[in-house]
Amino acid sequence: MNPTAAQVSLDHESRIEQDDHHAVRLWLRLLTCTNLVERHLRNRLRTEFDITLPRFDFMAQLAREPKGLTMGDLSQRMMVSGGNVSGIAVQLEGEGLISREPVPGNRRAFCVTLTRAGQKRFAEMAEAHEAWVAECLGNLSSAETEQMMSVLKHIKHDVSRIEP
Amino acid sequence: MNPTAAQVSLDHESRIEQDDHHAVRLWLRLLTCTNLVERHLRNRLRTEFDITLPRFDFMAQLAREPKGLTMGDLSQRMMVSGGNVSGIAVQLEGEGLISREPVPGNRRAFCVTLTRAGQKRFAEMAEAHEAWVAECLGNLSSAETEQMMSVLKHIKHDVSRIEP
DNA sequence: ATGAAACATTTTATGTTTAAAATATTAGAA
DNA sequence: TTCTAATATTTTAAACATAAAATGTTTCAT
Repeated sequence: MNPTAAQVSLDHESRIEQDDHHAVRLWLRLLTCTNLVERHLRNRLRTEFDITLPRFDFMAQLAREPKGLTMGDLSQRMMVSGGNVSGIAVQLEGEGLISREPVPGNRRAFCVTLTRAGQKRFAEMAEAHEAWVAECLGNLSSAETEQMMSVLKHIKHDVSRIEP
Repeated sequence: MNPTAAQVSLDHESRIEQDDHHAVRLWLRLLTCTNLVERHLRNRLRTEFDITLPRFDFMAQLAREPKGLTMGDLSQRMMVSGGNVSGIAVQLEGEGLISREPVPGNRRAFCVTLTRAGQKRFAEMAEAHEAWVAECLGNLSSAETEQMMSVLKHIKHDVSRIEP
């Protein structure tokens, strides 16, 4: 058996298995990498601002929408459960960083906004956060960055086609 | 002011800000994408095998090391705290999927292995898991896969250089 | 030997996250 | 109108995660 024959002899079945293995290896690396960065940011936020990542994320969503968001909007954008944002909102409201006001035409919904104190606080954190992210992902060449952006878009598209 | 001048007029400061923004955009996309895949796998494992992702991960580590691992090994490989693996181990042991036996030369450590039932159970799950991952990440071209692997390695390297 | 330091694990306290149930509101069909 | 389904949120119970303290073991310099 010559090596060339061995190469060609990969039938459809084994080629699929190979591809599956590659997909799993990529997934594990992707997961590890994301967790690594996430943990780093989480630690920094905790030690330097005494805030958790979910709370920061909550405020970040509001900072992007000065008109405010409902609890459901927040749940969807943060990609976490409703009960989760509910708990976070109670805490942030207690600290005076956000306010929840009833929506005129809809007695079910709340309109959540950053308070003035919340805006100020978030602005400080966001600047630091951006620098930390750049420490982690800013050393890539622009080609690498574009490749990542492109492939991730591809993956996102594939995954959202699956969900039932 | 002509457009070319505007292009060139990016000073060092604003170029850095630009890069930082790019890094943040990449990070958010990376996080979203990973969460999307992770959530999908988590749901599938729950609905089809009634197992959580951490428990699956625990068993996967053991499946790769038939000779067994200590609790500390598992903690390190799963990148979670010791108390965490301790809790999961109690549950899996209760379900008869793993066994913990004392190490002959070291009375501090336990050697954790999959039981026969655990091996069988994991083999079924692993096959399905691999197919699910391939659904999410298997449609990339081999060039895309290699690009991702390469850039992620770069990121991992950069991040591990930071941690104090 | 003895004591200090490092090691391996578990326990405890606290907090996060999710799914699912509960509560309440709104919109629309019969 | 009244019933039903959809919507928006909160509550609850269980699993997961961490840090820090506690327990027991090993190593090694003195």
